[in-house]
Amino acid sequence: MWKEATFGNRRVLEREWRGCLTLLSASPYHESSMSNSSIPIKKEDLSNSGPRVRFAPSPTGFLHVGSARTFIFNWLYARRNAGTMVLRLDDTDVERNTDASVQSIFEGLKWLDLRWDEEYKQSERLTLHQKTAWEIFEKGMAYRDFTPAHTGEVEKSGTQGTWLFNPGVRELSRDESDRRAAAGEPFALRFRVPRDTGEEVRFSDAVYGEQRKLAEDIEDFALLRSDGMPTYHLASCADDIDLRITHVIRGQDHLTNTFKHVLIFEAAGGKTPQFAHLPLLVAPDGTKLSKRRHGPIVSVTTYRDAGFLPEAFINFLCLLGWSPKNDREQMSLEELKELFSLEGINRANAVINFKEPASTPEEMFDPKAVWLNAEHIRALPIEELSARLLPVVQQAGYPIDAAQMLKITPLVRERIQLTRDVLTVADFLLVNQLPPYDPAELVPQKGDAAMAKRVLEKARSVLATTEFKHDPLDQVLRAAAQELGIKAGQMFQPIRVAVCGRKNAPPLFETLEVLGREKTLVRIEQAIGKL
RNA sequence: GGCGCUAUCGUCUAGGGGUUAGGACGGAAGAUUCUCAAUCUUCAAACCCGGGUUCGAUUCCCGGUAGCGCUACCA
Repeated sequence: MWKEATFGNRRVLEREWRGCLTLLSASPYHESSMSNSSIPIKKEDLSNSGPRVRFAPSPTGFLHVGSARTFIFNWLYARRNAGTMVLRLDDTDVERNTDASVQSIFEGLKWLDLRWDEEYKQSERLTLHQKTAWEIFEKGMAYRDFTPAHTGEVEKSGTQGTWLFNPGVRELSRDESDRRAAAGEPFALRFRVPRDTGEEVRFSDAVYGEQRKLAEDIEDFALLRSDGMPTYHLASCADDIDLRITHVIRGQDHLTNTFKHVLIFEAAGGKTPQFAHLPLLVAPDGTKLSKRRHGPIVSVTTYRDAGFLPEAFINFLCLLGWSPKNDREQMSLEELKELFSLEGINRANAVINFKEPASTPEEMFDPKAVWLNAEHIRALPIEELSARLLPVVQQAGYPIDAAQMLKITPLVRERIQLTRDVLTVADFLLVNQLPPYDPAELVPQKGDAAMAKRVLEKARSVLATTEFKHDPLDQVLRAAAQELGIKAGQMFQPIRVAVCGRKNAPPLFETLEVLGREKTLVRIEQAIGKL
């Protein structure tokens, strides 16, 4: 049933009898570093009788946060219901699709680390689409439109604005239509939408409920372009039928398109899937997210690079337009998988509350996303968090090993919101030489430079012999404060600044323990020199 | 313009014919350990407008308004 074929430089498998079910071999699913690198090429699993859902991005840019959410909801639905997740690249728009975009989408999905079960590329299934279109034509439910392609935008600038069909062209006789086609005259194939019959197109949406629309309000949309390429509507439906998609979960911007799709499903004799439309993600100004207007904040990789944990990002996206209805906010992937249901999906658009003119990188994100990320960071076991922080620190150029990272991690865990924050919170533990700081910082509350100097000199002498562990350090330094006749805080602050280069830092004893005697004494010495 | 969808604190949301309209983020104030963070407590903050149905509507219905979407040989 399966044979190898070659499309471009990609090795693919195709179904012999139709040549339309094409599976790719190059995707993050396979590249995944997870386990064995030679995962067999995926095939349609006919033994799984659960729901089949698909994520169908069109590769015209990077992976958008809205698309990511759609992917996540589909994935959650499939996993929740023991179904199958299909990834389909809807790349029928040759003009706008780029390979870089395909890579970029894979890059985003790879970070999310949610796997799909089957993968298809629409441009390799053109024969199926065309076959479907011509079947509809043969049934008399589509017609050739020989009108030259027009620039649609101009057309609708007129005040009546309503284009439904070009009068006359629908009524062209089959004979004449065939003759002109045979003569090589270019044409688009259009769906013959029922007119003047009072017919209603209806479907039931899992989120928006019963939907109905007068057929005569639907325009005669194109199925095939004059170059023979299928349009999105046709390709999407033909593929959904062929791939036996049972649930179409997608953005609400397709809600009105669905009436056309129902028409195609019925004309093609396919089973109409269950639809569930998702409320759109919009910018704080209420407009649709766009890269041009809103910048990198709409790209998934921006979140990755800023230090979001994928599970926190997923958690955040899930909360936009969906609710478990039990006041839960922070949820693990497992919990999401258990709690997710289409009933919990909201109907109103959700604002993703980022700062329009991105001030500091940290402030540009939706505060809730940042908070959730911090929650997920704190929920991680130390070893796990340490393992995630290590590459961040290493990529920043610090020659640190896993053992050192594990010691530093407890000090930063409650002080970072994004993983990248480790670089600013633990900076003094990563460098040999502290960056310059203001000596005035060394002066304790209600004290003066002389007191700072006495504190540091005292510290220098006691720390030379004390064991560098939390409890002994605690004891010795408190005793020292008493000897000097000052408060513990007045004792700790100059040391903290001497060692960390700033006033706000992790607790002192733990810090000294991690830093070690040698560096501590050097830094105290340097601080004394500044006074 | 036509068609469709939506409307609860600043934001994400719960709720639903009678509630002090709940939670979370963010904001403010306070408690707390050596600073910071974390944690805890408290406070401010919402049912778009107008009709109708009803003993009673934020909730149900209609209208308005606003926002969004579709209206391409884009997806």
